[in-house]
Amino acid sequence: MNVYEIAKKAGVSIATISRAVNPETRSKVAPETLERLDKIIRQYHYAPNQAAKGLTQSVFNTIGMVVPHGEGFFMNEYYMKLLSGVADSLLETKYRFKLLMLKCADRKWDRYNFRAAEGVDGMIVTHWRVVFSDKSVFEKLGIPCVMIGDPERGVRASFVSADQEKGGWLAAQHLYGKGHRRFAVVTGGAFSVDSQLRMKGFQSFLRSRHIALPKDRIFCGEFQEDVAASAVEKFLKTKPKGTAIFCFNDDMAYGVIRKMREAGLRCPQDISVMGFDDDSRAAACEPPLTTVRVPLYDVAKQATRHLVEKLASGAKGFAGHEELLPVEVVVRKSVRER
Amino acid sequence: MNVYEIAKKAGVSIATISRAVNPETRSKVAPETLERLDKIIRQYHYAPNQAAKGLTQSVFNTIGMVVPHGEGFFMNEYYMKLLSGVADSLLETKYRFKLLMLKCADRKWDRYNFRAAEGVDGMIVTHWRVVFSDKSVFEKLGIPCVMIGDPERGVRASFVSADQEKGGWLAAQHLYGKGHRRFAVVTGGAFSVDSQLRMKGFQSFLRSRHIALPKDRIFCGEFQEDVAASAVEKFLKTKPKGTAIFCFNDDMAYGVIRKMREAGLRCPQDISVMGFDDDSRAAACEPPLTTVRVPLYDVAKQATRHLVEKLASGAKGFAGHEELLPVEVVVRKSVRER
DNA sequence: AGGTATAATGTAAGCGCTTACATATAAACT
DNA sequence: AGTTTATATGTAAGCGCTTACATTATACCT
Repeated sequence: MNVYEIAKKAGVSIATISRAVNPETRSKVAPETLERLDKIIRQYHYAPNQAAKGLTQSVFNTIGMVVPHGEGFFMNEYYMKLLSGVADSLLETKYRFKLLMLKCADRKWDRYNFRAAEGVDGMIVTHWRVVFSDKSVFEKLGIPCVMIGDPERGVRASFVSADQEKGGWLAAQHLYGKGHRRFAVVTGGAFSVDSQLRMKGFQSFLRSRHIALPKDRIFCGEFQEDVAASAVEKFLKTKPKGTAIFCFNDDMAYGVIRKMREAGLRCPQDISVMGFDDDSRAAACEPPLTTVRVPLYDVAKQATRHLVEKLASGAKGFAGHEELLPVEVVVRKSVRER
Repeated sequence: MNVYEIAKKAGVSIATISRAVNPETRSKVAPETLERLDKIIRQYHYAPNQAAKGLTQSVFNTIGMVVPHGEGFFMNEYYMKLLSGVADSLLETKYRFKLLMLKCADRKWDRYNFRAAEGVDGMIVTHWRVVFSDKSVFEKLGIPCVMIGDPERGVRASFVSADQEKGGWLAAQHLYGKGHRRFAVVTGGAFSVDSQLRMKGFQSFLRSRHIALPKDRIFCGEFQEDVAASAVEKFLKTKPKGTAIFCFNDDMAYGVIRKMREAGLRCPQDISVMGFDDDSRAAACEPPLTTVRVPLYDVAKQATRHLVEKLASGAKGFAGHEELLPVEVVVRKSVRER
């Protein structure tokens, strides 16, 4: 069933059908006609062909979510929350949602015509550096894009993220407030912007209290539980021993706590541990983890909301939009008062 | 950059470009020409417009995943695994992947032209009853569909699922093997096909050992932790008291264990509890949960693989394909030997 | 050489829409 | 009544492809 057939059934021209079917042009057709057409359209279950629509208007009512191309990518809480946020944000809009799993190797993505070739009106981008390389790619792509997370230095992008730096600052403040003065940190990957920001915030608070964080108290945990665990050994050799370890994500905190337990130390009685993220294990594990809550779901939701607004406004040019959602310390039992 | 422009740059006709760009027709153009064209195509980053392609061929290189329209839908492990399986299965194919969140209310979906209106070549369907009502909808939809999970009675559908019934049977066998003779079960929703199958398998084993499962030992937990927890009270009043509770999912098992603990009973010393699903908490909780592992990720992966094959074969007609993946008992510590 | 099969490329129609423009009708002026 | 303006609808072109069919060039026959 296409416009021609429906138009014939209704005894009007295809133009009138088209007008009746599109919210923006409905006002151009007479109310009585509209009523009659609606009935017929419903009766025959007519729905316009999206391909034809895309061809004439270059609108697809679809947004793309760009993720790196890799096995098992969604099998984690991070993506579960992002996906959930994007999906929920789109619920009451006209937009569908397409996953674009892009091979890092194909750096052609930087000059790829996403709109025409993928049929998307806009994009949510989750991993800038893995997929793109041109720092002003978003200005050139000719399609509205919003990044989730902080772009790296020099990248011109609209983004929504959580306030990672503030999170680091708050973690330090919390530990300090509980009487801790000698810290160690377990960081994420060396190139992770998140990791850098968390560190920056943490250090910033310490400096304001004239506390130093010696190099030998900084361990790189690569955001991985096992790698973080292996740092515990070195930590235990430092003198004077620190009283609190701040891990840049919860996974690493679990690893550290486990390793400490194996070494006969209890958390928080012997050493306090703080995490970052507030993942689903945090409340359930032993001891329940004091951590910094990162509102990933809300970040994704907000990024998508913003993208949809951008799309609705029909804004052509690139406009950098930057938004940081607040984070907060969730106090549980892994940090002891001293 | 479209065919005309590229054709002009290359000094050939648009037909030749089209042939060069499509794997199936590449053999129709001379090797030397091909080489030259490939270079030019790459140079100008030409990628065919998907909408135009869709309009002429009705192929979109996209499959849809049908899920009910609702907030927070993906915020759970079940969907995380399904999504992950579908996405991974599509990695090395030409297909993209679109989420179709369909409002249950709009029963028009039964006669909706998904191909034209949504631009998908095939669909993975996750919740039959919530979205469709016509039991032979998949024969009529005119687009290949594969369901994930067991369709309800009478629904003509291709599907891939886990062997729920066998799972119920295995659970009974395991408990029996550990010396248990008096059971209670906490079921899922009354209309859940999964719940029914698990029950069927469980009962089937019991019958083979001439063990009865009295009505007052069957509690409906609606697959919800809290509802299941509230059944514990009633359970404790039954005489002679059962020695093992089989919960039809892990969430309910956690609820039951928690409630028992509140009543001063320990698991497994006082009562054994078995779950179903093997979700991510199962290994980590206290006590680690003995449960039936349901390979959701593999189910999704297999369903998608099958859909892609169907698409590749170009099979027009509806062909019912039924596949059950094996489940297994994961032995941990919530079931005690007696 | 003349005829025929084969290969490479080109021409043009058409997929189902949207929309600028043309037309027709009615209402509101002078 | 004649002219203008507003409203409703129709006509036809064009979006960027694919592909049936036409054309041309080349090779292979007898």
